[in-house]
Amino acid sequence: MEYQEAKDKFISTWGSLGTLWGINKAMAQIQSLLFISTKPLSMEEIMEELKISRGNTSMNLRQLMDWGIVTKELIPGERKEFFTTEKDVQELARHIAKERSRREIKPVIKILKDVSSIKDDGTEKTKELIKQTKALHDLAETADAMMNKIVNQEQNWITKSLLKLIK
Amino acid sequence: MEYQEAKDKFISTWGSLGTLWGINKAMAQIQSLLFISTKPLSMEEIMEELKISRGNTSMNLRQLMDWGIVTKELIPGERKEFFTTEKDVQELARHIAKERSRREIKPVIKILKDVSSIKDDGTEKTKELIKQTKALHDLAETADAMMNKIVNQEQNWITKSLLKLIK
DNA sequence: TTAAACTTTCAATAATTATTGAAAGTTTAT
DNA sequence: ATAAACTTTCAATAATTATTGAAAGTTTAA
Repeated sequence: MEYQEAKDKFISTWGSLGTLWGINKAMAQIQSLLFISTKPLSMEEIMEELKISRGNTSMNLRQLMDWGIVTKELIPGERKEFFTTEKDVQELARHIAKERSRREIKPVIKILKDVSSIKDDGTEKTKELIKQTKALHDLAETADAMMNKIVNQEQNWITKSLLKLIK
Repeated sequence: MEYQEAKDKFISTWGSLGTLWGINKAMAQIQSLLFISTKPLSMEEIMEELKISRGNTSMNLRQLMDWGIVTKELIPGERKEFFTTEKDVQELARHIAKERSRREIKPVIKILKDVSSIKDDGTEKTKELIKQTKALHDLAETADAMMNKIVNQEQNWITKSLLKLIK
């Protein structure tokens, strides 16, 4: 496999993985293009490489910046803006995990808590609703906490310890 | 909050969380309905409760069965089929994690491996592609392994140990 | 058998989500 | 100030994905 083929494969795979996880294709592709680029890219270059429109590029770059994984780079002497993504996978994972937790997991945990806190009227169905949503709440909270802790830790010693422990 | 309100809130929250993670609404809602039901439900009952068509119900029940989290229940003396979902959250999480790993993560890991194994032609861009996809590969593999181990373990001692370790 | 009770399939349609492109907006150099 | 270089916005449109409903298929009881 040659460079170009490998590059295309990586970008399109990452793009379709994105859609599978609720992230749109263009956004995932822009990020992956930046991820393997050796230098910051301009909007023109991104549009050109991925064959997407200016508007699409602009909107998705904005979203990536909102997620904290892409930043504007100002290149001296250049009028236009250039973009880079976080290059350290560990840091990248941290950002994504943190944001998804904040935007998606935490609000759901809140609702599970509310639902599981309704007053028990003694009926079987109410008891079941309370029991099951409470179980889900506890699971979600534990999983969220674990994920955040793991991802926030300095890599290596922790991962190694964990892997040793659970093997 | 009364029972009915709490129930509706739970089902619709779970449904929209689903869409956010690439699982369709009806599928997530059927599962959550079964999850808090005190007894197996027939197709009629599911259609009625969620106001969705017979075809939709049938197709999504099938998918849930493919995922291994819903099973047919045969009730003696009843002609029609009844359905239940795995009621134990731990077990539910195990199934989902396992299936997502198998269907989505593993194939991507494979591609990352292929891409990161192209021959190094000495150019900077090839070196970068190899380096970055290798890092992603390693991260994905570690995360996948950890998730599977964690989720496969008997609960409690492991979770407690982990939480203690990473706190 | 056969017909009633039930489930599945799938083409048509609806709903949702992504993308475009051009107009409006902003910044910078002169 | 102004115009060129660039970015953002957003209504229109395209692409994708979910849903319906009725016909075809299957199972069971008599």
